[in-house]
Amino acid sequence: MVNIASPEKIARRRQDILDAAIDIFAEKGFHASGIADIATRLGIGHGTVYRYYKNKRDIFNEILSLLLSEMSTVVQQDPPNTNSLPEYQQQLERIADRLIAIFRERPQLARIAFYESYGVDAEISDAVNRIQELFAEFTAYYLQNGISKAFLRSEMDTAIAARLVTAMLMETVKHVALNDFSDKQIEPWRREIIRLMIGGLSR
Amino acid sequence: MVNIASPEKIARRRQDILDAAIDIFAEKGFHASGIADIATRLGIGHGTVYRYYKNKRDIFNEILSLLLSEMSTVVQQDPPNTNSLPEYQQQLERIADRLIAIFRERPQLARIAFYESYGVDAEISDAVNRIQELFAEFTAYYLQNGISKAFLRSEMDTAIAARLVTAMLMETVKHVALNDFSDKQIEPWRREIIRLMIGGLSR
Amino acid sequence: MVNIASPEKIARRRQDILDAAIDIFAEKGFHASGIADIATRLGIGHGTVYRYYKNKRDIFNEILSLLLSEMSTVVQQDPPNTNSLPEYQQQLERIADRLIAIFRERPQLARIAFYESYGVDAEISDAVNRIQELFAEFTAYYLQNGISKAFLRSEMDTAIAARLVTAMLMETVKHVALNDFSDKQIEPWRREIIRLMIGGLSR
Amino acid sequence: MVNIASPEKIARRRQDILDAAIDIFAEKGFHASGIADIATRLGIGHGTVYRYYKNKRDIFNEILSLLLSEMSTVVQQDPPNTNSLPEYQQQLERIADRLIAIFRERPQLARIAFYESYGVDAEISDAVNRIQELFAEFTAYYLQNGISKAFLRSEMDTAIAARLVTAMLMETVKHVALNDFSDKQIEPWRREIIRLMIGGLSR
DNA sequence: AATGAATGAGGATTCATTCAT
DNA sequence: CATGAATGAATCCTCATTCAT
Repeated sequence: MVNIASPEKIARRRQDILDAAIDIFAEKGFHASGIADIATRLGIGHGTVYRYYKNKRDIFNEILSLLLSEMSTVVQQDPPNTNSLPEYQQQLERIADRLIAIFRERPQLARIAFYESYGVDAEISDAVNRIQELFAEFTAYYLQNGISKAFLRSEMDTAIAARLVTAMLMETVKHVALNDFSDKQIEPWRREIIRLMIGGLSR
Repeated sequence: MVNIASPEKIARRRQDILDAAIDIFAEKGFHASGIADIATRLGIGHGTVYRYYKNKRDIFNEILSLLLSEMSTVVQQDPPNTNSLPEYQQQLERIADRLIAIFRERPQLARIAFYESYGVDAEISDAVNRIQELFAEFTAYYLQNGISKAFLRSEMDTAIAARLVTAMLMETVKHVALNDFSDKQIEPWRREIIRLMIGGLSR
Repeated sequence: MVNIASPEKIARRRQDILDAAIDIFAEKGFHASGIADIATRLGIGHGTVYRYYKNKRDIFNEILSLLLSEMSTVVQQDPPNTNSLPEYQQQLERIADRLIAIFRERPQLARIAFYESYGVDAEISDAVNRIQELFAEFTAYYLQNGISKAFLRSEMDTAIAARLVTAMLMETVKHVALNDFSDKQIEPWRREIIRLMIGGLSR
Repeated sequence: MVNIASPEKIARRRQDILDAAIDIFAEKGFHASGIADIATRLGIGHGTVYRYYKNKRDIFNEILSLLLSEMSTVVQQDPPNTNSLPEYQQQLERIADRLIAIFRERPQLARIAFYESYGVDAEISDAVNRIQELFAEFTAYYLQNGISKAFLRSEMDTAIAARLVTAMLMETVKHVALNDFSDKQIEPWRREIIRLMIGGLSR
């Protein structure tokens, strides 16, 4: 009559711990957050945390995986096959909106992604960069598609342009999520980033 | 009746310590860097460091001040009074070049600014943000000037556009500095950011 | 679902640490004693000490509390209601004996009370003084009782006399405890302090 | 043309340092006082202190020597040769007054003697005890004289009684000096200690 | 499985002392 | 002689991790 926890139960516990950890890490940062803080928030013993995660780093890595997967979904849902500038513009808006949605739902993820991940560890910084690079990579595909469909500038260095565009997108997400913007407050950012991406600053 | 170290000597020591600290912090991050690491790199006793800086945070703050002042200089040297798009474009290039120059000279500063500063402390994150905001603020003035001189889009939200532009600029600086790019490697970034800013992605 | 150490066990550990700390502090004084010394004496890790006491000061404070409570008991058990000089004399002997008993049982407490507490901290010096003052206060009550019952001098300044008497008592306790006196060695002190208190030095 | 400081000048410097040290030690205690505090108070370099005293302990030892010598003088000036109880009483008053005078002139010495000396070091505690013992020793002579002249109790254990009397005297000095008593405030203490010593507490 | 008791590596900081100038 | 720059021993305390119950 040994009692083995069902896989579902284990998964639920892991999730609870992850959720608590996201809150705690977002509040205090990786270094200042203790395993005990996470356990206390859940009302469990801190030793228990180690039954579900190898160590503190492991929890953080899982958070980053979550981030990576959520952000991947955003781009992967929207293949680079638009046929005109207006279509591409709509696609851009969709992607921005979905990305914003992720972080608005859990602003703590924004704090972690944009602040608390850095300075932990070279490996973790790399992981965060990889997320951005994934985004940039996809963006490059969109740009290449636009060029091949002739609605984007042909002499563009898509790799570089993709990074720049991604940087703007991330800046937008960061602002909107960290300042807990309402839809109305988001609107001008949404409009401005699209305009800038499409037509630049000039008249 | 001797022995009061000359102000120059004191300043030099402080500078040496700061330089070593920049290297160490860039390599290992704030938390993983010990005062002893800094002292050892200089071949001095770690107690000596405390004669020049109150504590570890104090050293880090000084690095941030340095960063802030260097970056301030970049924008403050170039007042927002260009009269045409080509002129503004040249100004943009100048600013980008000067900014890049700062970080190419000391790529460690880039690591500190873009990675290691975050996650230390709320106060320090704020300081870094303030640097970016300073930049965005100035950028907004450039944009307003361009609008008033009628060579930039009039319906632009300059505050937002400024932040987006700053984000691109920082992304560029980050890449160029952290990957230790040669002039030749920098060129396409330089070209692309200007194009994107001026005319966007579209044809 | 186990592992919450029973309150008894916790209390025992606290007590063990306190006992070891009393030994160590008595031997080397507060400043020269390290938490590591205490832990080592118990054969436990020094981190463990911090599970039971907030810090070194906290341990010391607890020792002082112990001292205060033990010494309080001595006087509080013996209300100031004797009716004649012989009765009072007997009471004095009882009190002296009980006080001596405390410190003979743990001569280290004498070292702490009479030596090692001073010079730690203004707060701690005050705490030690308060113990003596408590004693003097009670002594004043005894004296007032003696005056009202007309077996002690009526023109006495009881507050001052109480302090002087307390000083003699403490001197006795100090000697007896610190020199680890046998009953036989104590006897002349016992006799002399009583005589002096009752009839002074003169014939 | 070597310049050797005159012995007088050296002595004066030593004295200045000693005076400053007395102030500082009395204020903050031995451990909390830094050599730098002493030097700063004198407006000299802290390295200079080491030209006059071997180390911090050495300065403290000198303070204790000073104390010892001042207190020795008090008793040594007044030989144990009184012939009657009233004469002895007057002698007691003289001694108490002289002792009080020392500490009223420099209340810092009282703080050092009664508080800050303990807990520094076993050796220093011993030195302080030796001062008290010197006093007790002399007191024993007074008592023996009184017994031989038949104005004091013959069955007295003079060594013990001397210690008890000394304890009262020190308690008085401590109170009077540390509370910066005026002559008028001292009077009742003076009166009470004499009464207690002569005739005890009883009617 | 869950727990929390125990552990000790790790690091910042202070300050007495030395000694080159 | 005077100085203060340099030094590093010394010690407190935190907290991630392990593991007996």
